[in-house]
Amino acid sequence: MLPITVTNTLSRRLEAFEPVVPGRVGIYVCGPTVYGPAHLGHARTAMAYDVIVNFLRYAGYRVTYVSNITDVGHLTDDADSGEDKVQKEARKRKVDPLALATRYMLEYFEDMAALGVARPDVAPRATEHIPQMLRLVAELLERGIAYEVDGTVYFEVRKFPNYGRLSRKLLSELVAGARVEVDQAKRDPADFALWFRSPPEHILKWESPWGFGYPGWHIECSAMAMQYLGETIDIHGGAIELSFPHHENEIAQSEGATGKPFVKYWVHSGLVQIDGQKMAKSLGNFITLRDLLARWDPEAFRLFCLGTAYRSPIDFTEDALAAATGHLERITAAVFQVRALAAAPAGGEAMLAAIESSRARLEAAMCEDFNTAKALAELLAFTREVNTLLAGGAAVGGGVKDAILAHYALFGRILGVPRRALAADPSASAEPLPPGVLAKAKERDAARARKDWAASDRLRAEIAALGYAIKDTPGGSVVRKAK
RNA sequence: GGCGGCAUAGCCAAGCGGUAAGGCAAUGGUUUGCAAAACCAUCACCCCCGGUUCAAAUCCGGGUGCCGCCUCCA
Repeated sequence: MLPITVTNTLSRRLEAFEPVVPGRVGIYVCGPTVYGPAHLGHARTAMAYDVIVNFLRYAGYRVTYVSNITDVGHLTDDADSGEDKVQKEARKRKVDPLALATRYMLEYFEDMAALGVARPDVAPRATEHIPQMLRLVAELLERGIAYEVDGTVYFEVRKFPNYGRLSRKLLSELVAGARVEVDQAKRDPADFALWFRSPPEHILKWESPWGFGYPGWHIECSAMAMQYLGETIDIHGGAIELSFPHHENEIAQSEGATGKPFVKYWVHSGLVQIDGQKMAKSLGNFITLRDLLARWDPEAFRLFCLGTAYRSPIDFTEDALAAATGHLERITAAVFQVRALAAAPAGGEAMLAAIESSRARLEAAMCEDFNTAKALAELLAFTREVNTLLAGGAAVGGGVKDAILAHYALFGRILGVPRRALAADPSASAEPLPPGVLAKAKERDAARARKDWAASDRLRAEIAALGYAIKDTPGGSVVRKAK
């Protein structure tokens, strides 16, 4: 297989992928803050890294995939005041903050499962790693690059020469553009809190050497990433909006404490837009995954995501989802037809070579910075070849049939599509038809058998009026819900 | 104001120095009782200006436009 390349945000270039320890990959991806339902953005990000991890595993790497659950709400307003989001939501609903976080965490996992996204190997919760965070803060204090003021501990940005390297920001310019009020306790306006002193009314708080408090937003990822993946991790992912300040601060804290490079490859995924507009909780225009799944097939949504490079913004529109649904139907139909094929002793052996070259193209596409759009094109091209074979009507050997299905399964294993078409029993997967529709369909079959085209067309119109579409295939008529 | 990214056919979109993947839509055809599905064919010189190069959508500089970040957010 070709070498894998990846766009590293640190260099903004395509780089050859070589993990720190040959054959092994540690990847950490920033997960959700669980104070509300999961939305399209969470899905896009999770899917992007799901596919990346799938492919790295296919390529033979032993991958440890860690993605956190943030159950400390941090702050809602500016850098140093405001209210914990989890606590705020919990108070509104009159429930315990951690219970609320647990509920949304489980819901998040359910939604991801529905989308076919595998659970990370480790999904650590911030509140279960407070001791690790405290150790990291203490280390930074010892090294003199953090300071404590009245129970709050700040990272001293000027003591970290590389600060701003990831997001290419200059310290001098950060201050000028700042839109938040500067906390007078800070030595430099760009300093950020590692640990907050807790006000009395704060529910989520822990004992620390500096009194009761709670962690700053960024420290959890540093602590948990290093706990599970070591001081230098291969890939750190997350949505691009997190590059500053979150990831910048993660680098500062981690490298400040260890003196070693924190991350080899920074990988950022693009944001989801709705009809060309930014989707954000603060704008209230976000679509939850429950909303999405009520209207669209999860595999269709996956195909929609695969059509755009993971690092580009993706625009969620009706048209795009409809097109993806069409792709899914085309692929599913081909898979079902192959599965229904009566295997002959021999035939169609030319497909074996076609499958080999298709696999090579799939691998090549994924090696190019996980180019799923190219991989998707290959999935569709392969489906075209399969359809051509099917349309020819020639005999297909059992070995060829199995090889085709195995190749589809490979796409499923890496891209996540197709999966359901391969797993489900084709006959059982059809939705049950209302008796009236079924009766008319049978009546129509009879009419067609005696070449009574007038009756046949009349019955088709009646079936259409009931909301179902009927089409005739060599194997008989097929009825299904109209779009 | 600062930083970063993007600008490819009617629409979505790949492309990472050698003369434009794929999909949707459209048009013509094969097949079909008709329709659907499927298959075949047709359909772009890449925002503008300048530069580097034998060669640029791809690199550099300058414009214009859009998006994101600089504040919690995947």
